[in-house]
Amino acid sequence: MAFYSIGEVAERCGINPVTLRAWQRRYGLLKPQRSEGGHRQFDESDIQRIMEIKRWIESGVSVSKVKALLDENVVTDVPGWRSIQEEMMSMLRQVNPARLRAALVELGRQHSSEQLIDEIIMPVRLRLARDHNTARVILSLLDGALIDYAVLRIAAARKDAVKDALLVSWGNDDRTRLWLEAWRLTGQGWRVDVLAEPLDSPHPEFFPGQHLFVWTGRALTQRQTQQLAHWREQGFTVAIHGE
DNA sequence: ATTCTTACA
DNA sequence: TGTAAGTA
Repeated sequence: MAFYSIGEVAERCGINPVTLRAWQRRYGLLKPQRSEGGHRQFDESDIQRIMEIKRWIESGVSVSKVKALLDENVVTDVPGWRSIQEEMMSMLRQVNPARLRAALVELGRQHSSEQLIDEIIMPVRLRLARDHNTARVILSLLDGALIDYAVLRIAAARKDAVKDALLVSWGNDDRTRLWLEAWRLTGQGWRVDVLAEPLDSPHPEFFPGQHLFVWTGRALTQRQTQQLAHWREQGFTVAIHGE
């Protein structure tokens, strides 16, 4: 298990180390492990929790109330991914866009972008995509709500993100997934903009001095690997997102 | 160089 | 929520 110092966590979450210590001391919101020397060691679940706290604060809840909200959600969190996926399926069958949007907001409160995308959204989308009948309509409804939600979160993250990035799809036609991946990047502190259409070539020379993320959604082809090496030789910063 | 606690604004 | 001091 990897550990992070308070400084690393602070930077990644956009929260002052002093504030993190205060949350622990005054509100009992955090309980990271300690090293022999007494230094805090945060793991992924701690970071996840911090993000969750942040979401509550951003939605107007005072810090002193957050702990109760978090403890309450732990109980409903037990059922596991499968049943949450089922919940989403039955939500979708109601074909109610407004309720669907609300459901996404609620899920977003309780889960990180990683969990929501990888464990809930993508499995559900995959199931719907396999079906060739009415499920395709429902998938389309879901995708609309997902893009709407992703954009909301991307915009919200813009204010405290510190670094700019541009995300472009490299030959993958899944537009919805592209927006979800953009949202995922905001979790790492990026202020991200999206090229909405997939490109056959990302053309890094169009974006000099910008941090370019390319997303393929699958392993790079040999051709792509060569192309990438070529760009890097020329001094372009091209990062592969999701590898 | 960074983090720790405690006291304090 | 943040600063300052003195440590480890």
